Amino acid sequence: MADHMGGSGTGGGEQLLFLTDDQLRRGIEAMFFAYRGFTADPDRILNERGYGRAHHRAVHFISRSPGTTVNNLLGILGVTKQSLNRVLRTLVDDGLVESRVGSHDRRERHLFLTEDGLELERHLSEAQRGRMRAAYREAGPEAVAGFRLVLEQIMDPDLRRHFKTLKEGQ
Amino acid sequence: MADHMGGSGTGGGEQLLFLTDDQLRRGIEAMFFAYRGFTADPDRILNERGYGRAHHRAVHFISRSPGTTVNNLLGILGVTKQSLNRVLRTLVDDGLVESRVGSHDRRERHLFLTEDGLELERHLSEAQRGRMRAAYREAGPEAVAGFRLVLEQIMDPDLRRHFKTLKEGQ
DNA sequence: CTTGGAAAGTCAACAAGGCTGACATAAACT
DNA sequence: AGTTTATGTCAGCCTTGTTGACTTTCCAAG
Repeated sequence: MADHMGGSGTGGGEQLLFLTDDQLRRGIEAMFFAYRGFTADPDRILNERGYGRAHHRAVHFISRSPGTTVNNLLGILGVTKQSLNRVLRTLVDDGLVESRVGSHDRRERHLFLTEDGLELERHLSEAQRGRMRAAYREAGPEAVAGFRLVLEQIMDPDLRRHFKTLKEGQ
Repeated sequence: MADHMGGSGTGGGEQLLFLTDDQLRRGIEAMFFAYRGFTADPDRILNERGYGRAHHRAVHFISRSPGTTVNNLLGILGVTKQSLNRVLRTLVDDGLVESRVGSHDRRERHLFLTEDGLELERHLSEAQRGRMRAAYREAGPEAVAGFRLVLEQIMDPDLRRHFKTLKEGQ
């Protein structure tokens, strides 16, 4: 099924797709169930250490962009500073994150993972990558390309900007 | 890129994939950002009416399987009966869901959407389908097939069972 | 017919993690 | 000097998850 003309080019605009509500509904349910699996392994690890998903997100993006500022993180995570601050405070108090006053602009705080923070990040991301790796292997390389392409289209434009910045940038 | 041997067959086992941690990390971030977009439109609608995602999930799966029991819903949603019950109670009180005592087994409650419930469900799912449809169109049919394939592999086995039951069943 | 247990509902208490609003401080900008 | 920006913090609220305890209903097996 679904072998009309191919054309897997990235920039391609509309193609002749007949998408029934039922097909779309299956995609929606797939997203729902898959996201549960996607977060299941990290959730277990976090739970053991008394953290939640919010801590994972902070740790992930600090690891991804060491020295990032609070404001930048707020843009990526899309939460209020109060929410983020509560999470960051516990991470700093627990010695997983270091917050350094900016040298250029001393209002800013630059965030870094400590050794312990890096250890947790490795643990979490290894678990999550393990599942993704297994899924990718089962599905095959073409499926993976499609997977990423569709996900990118589902994003809100400003989040896609963040995503692409992370993708390309350093 | 990624054009070794193709072989997009569904049951295929391992293929020669070289997956760097960086490629996997991008997939993980794609899931994170995409899920935000995925829920953004329904969240807006729910917010206007004073409901949350938990209500959406209940309404969705009741709509999907009218007459389903509370226990079945618990298995699908993976929450405690107390959590689900709180949500169901407000939906019943607000006249969006009808809870009928089972005729065969009168301990069970069978759940149905009322006219108002159907109206909300249509509103929510039309918004969500709209985004999925647009994403599918942009990404193309092959990408969509890959998208669904990878998502299915990310699921936990028991959730995959639920997913497939919903996919095929009635 | 009695009793064990499953299904469902309810109450209470708690925690995580969102939110808003108000306010403080320091630093940078104009 | 005055304004804006970046951050932090306090207080309070909401949703949605949790556990634990208890009741009611009612099927089904002894």
